[in-house]
Amino acid sequence: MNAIIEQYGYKRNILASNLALNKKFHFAVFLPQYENLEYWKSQIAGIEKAAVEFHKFGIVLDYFFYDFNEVSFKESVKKVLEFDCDGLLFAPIFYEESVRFLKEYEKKNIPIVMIDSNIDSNNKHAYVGQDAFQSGYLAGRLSSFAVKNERQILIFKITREIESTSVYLQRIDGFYSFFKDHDELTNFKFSEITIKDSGIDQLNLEMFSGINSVFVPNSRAYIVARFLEQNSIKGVRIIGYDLLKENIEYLNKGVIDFLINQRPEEQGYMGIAHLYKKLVLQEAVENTHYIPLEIILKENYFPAKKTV
Amino acid sequence: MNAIIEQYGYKRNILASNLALNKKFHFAVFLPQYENLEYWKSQIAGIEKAAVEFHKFGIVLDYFFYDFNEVSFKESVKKVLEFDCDGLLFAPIFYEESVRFLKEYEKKNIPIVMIDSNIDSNNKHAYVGQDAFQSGYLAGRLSSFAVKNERQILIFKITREIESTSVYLQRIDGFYSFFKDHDELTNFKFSEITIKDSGIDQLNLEMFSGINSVFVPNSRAYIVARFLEQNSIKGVRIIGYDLLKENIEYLNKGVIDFLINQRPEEQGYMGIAHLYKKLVLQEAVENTHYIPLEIILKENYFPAKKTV
DNA sequence: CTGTTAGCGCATTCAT
DNA sequence: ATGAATGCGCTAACAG
Repeated sequence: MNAIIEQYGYKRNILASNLALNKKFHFAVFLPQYENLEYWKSQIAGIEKAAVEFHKFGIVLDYFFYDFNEVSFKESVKKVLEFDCDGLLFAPIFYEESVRFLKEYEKKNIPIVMIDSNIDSNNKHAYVGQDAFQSGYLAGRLSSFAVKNERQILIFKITREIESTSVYLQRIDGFYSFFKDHDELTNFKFSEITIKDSGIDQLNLEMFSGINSVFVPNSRAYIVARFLEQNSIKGVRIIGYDLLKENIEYLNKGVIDFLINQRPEEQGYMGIAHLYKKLVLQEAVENTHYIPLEIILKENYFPAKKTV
Repeated sequence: MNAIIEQYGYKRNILASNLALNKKFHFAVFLPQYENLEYWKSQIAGIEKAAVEFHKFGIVLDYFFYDFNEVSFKESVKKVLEFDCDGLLFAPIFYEESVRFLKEYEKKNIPIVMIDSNIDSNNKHAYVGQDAFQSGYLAGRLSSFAVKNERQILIFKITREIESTSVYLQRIDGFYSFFKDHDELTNFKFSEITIKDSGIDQLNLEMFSGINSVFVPNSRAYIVARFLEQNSIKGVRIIGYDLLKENIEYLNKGVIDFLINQRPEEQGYMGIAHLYKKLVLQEAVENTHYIPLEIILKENYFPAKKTV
């Protein structure tokens, strides 16, 4: 009987339904500790914005933060697995551990959304984030806006002590691919330098001799910019990622030319919004939400920009 | 008594409230006729997306379209003024007529949201759209990515028969301002050409002799691109607006270099979302929502991009 | 003007 | 299994 009613174009009133249900929807938010990490702070900001907006519809968030080491991650994994909830938002920083965690969590049969980087090869879970390869490809194009036709390009990798899911490698892949696809740009030469987060003092002038462009495939562009500024080296084009305060500082000074924005706030917001739509509204939701590759110059950066 | 309860941190349950109210919220949508106008079609797409999403919360839209002439506009004005509703979404194309209409409509004391262009000098109403001046300023910067250091820049205005609110003039203002603010860019020379929509056959080779860059301050960049392609003129940088199919075609061919996207879908969506938040949720809402200046290159254009 | 009550549409519980 | 009753939190109509 009920089935027949539902067939005939019946739409459940979601307000009445949730009122009658009178239940809270608990989402576990499983992220790296955000203190001192501007990027993750923005993610949280977006998540909190969603939390406030959806509170009235019964959404409650429970946070699980892990420090940037595997021990801390494993400890948090335990807690998350034990915690009873309706949905999970998850940022998989440590690849192998995250794969293992996902495998375990899947048994619970609870919707999972991944943000920032996607480790789910068979696309079982939802993903909100950027296409890392394509963003590198775009960076290649941006590097090709040359003042001279001859260009020496330096790819400068400043990596974290503890290695994590390597989005930046996909970016570099994409970067080279751009130049492979454009064989008319024959005059471009490439070199690479890798240093650790802790070894910033290793920067020296020799590294930049003859260099026209620097591509920093993560958020550390400001480190290169600061060094070049301190040594009064001008005319080097810098391309980086993420609107960290320090990056913006050098963008405004004209030292950094391009930043590709990942919209961390929007990522966080969309992650929660996905779970909300799926669980509360019970709507069909797109499984993958790619964040656009937003090119930020000095001229289109606005601090008070509203997301969503 | 009730007042005291409300004081003490009481939050009304908006679901129960709206269930009890059992009322529809009617929004009047007052726009130019969108047939054959891709930009306005996108606006409608965003509006419709919002309509579907908010339908369950009692939102109903009533459309009022006007053709691109003042007679049709005036006729629609009458209908809109007579129509009884809770909120208004309005695209003010004809400046003077729109000002008059607004003045009249204000008597109704119904929330108004303007999209696309803002004619409300004293900021009484909400606005969703771009900062036209700043977008021109950005276009200036994009023009400055020169292959050579000497540049002859052509500002190519292809205007509509009937003049409307002239967003493109503000863009040109911003464009020149960029070069005024950067006196190190002394080698840039400027010229302007204006033709009417109907006089496209007036394009000729002479117009482009010695030109390195063309700035088209509205969505007609494809007209210039098509002409240059047909005449095998290469190496001219073209900067324009809006992701029309024809613009995208030449972007992908590498004839157009940059397009500034106004995100018409997002504009439409946010316009309705504004009214929804204000009237249904009774939340405080920001009065002005600037759409980011999105720079689109071949490498970061994705057809299936999802907004909001 | 304050206090009470019916009912908005649905899910859950209890009774059939 | 199916049907009827209760209540989710609120608003509007009504009664005192």
